[in-house]
Amino acid sequence: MAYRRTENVARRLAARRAAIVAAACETVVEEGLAAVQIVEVAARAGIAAGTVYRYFPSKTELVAAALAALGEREMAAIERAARAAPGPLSALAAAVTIFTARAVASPRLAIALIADGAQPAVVRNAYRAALAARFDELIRNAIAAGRLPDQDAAMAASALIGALSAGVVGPRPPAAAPEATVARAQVQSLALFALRALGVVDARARGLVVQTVLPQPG
Amino acid sequence: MAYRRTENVARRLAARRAAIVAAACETVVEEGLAAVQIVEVAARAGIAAGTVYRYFPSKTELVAAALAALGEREMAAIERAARAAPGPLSALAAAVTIFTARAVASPRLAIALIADGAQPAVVRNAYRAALAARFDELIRNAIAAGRLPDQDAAMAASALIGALSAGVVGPRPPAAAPEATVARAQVQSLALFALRALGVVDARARGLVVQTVLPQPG
DNA sequence: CCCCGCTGTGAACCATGGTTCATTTGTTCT
DNA sequence: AGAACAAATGAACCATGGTTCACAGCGGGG
Repeated sequence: MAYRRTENVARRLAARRAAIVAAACETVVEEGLAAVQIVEVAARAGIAAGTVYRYFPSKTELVAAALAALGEREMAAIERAARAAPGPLSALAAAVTIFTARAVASPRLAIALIADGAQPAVVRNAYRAALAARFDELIRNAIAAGRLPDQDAAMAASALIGALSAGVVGPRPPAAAPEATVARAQVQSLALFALRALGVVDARARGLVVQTVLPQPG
Repeated sequence: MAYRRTENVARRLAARRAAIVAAACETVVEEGLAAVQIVEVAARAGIAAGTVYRYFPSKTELVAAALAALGEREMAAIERAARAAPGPLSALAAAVTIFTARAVASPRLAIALIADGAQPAVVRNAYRAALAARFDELIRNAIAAGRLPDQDAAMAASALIGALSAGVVGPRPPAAAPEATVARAQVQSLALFALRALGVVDARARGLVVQTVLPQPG
C-alpha cells in the first residue's frame, strides 16, 4: 500500500505542475509573453509565489514549458487538419488555413510563439523550426505529387510563415461587418495570397481554402 | 552679436541631441532594442547618464526618436531604389529587393523596426504602417499599369512585409559558400518568392531582381 | 496517535535599470 | 574679471519583479 499512496502524491504534484503551466499559458494567450509574472501566474493557479519554485527552477524554465505546451497544441491542430485532407495540395491548404485562422483568433499567442523578442529566444525557435519543418514537408509532398511547381521548399516554408503571421499585426480594415466575418475574410485573403505565392493558380486555391472548415482554437 | 552666440549654443545642443540619438541607433543596430540602456547609450555618446534627461524626458522618448530616425533611413533607401527604377513593376521589384537586402544585412535592426515586442509598440507601428503604405502604393501602381493581376493591395503589402521579414529570422542554410554570397542568394530567393506571390511569372521576376544593384546599408 | 518530512507560504532579499537632484563645471554678458 | 545662469555630472534613489528561506501545516508511516 505504501506504493499506492506515494503514487497518489505524485499524481497530485503532477496535477499542480500542470496547473501552473496552464496558468502561464492562459496569461500568454490573454496578455502576451511580456506580461507573464510569477506572482500573477501563481495567483491564477491558486498558490503562493514561492510554490512555483518547487516545480520550476526559474521563470525562464516555466515560460519554456508553457511555450512548449502551446506550441504542441498548435502543431497538433495543424497536423489534424493536414491529415484530414484528401490529398497533398489540400493538406497544405488546410494547414495554411488553420494556422492563419488560429493566429487571427489569438494574435497574442501567435506573436508569443513566432515573433516576440522577449525571453532568451531558444524555445520560440523550437516552435518556429517545427512549424517550418512541417510546412516544408507539406510543400515537398505537393511538389512531388506534381501539384506545385518546383521550388526551394525550406525557404518557401519560412517565408510562408512570415507572410501569414503578418496578418495578425497588419492593419485591420475598419470593420463595418461583424468581427467574425471580418476575421474569416482576412484568413481567406491571407491563405489565398500564400497559396498563390507557392504557385497555385488563384481559382484552384480559392476552392481549396473555402472547403476548409474554420475551427475554434483550443 | 547676442543672437550669434545664442545660435551657436543652440547648434551645440542640437548636435548633442543628435549624438545621443545616433548612439541609441548604433546600439539598436548592433545589439537590438532590448539592449538599449541609458548608461550605455550615454557612455557611447561620451556624456553622463543624467545628461540624457536634459534632452529626453524618458527612455521611451529616446527610443522613439531613435526608431523614427532608423525608420526614415530605411524608407529613404527604399524610396531611392523605387524612384530609380524605369517602370512601376521594376520599382516594386527594386523596393522589395532593397528592403530584403537591408534586412538581411542588419537583422537586429529589421527585427527592432518590425517585429520586436519590446517597448510600448506605438513607434514601431509607425514604421510598419509607412512601409505598408508605400508597398501598397507600389503594388497599386503596378496593377494600374497592367503589370500585376488585380488583388487586395493593402493585404498583399502587409503579407509581403511579413514574408520578407521572415527571411532574417529563418533558418540559415549551413553555408559552405562565403557569407556575402549566401546573403545575396537568400535575398534573391526571398524577392522572387515575394514577386511570385504578387502574381509575377517567375522568369520575368528573376530578370527584375537580378538587375537590381544590392547596396551597402547606411 | 504522534512524529517526520515533504509541501506550501509569503514576506524579505537582491539585481537591474530608469530617474532624480544637489553639486560642479563651463559659458555668456557686462 | 566676475556675476549669473545654463548645462553636465554621477551617485543616490526608487520601482519592478525574480528568487530565497525560515517557518507553518498537513499527510503518511510506525
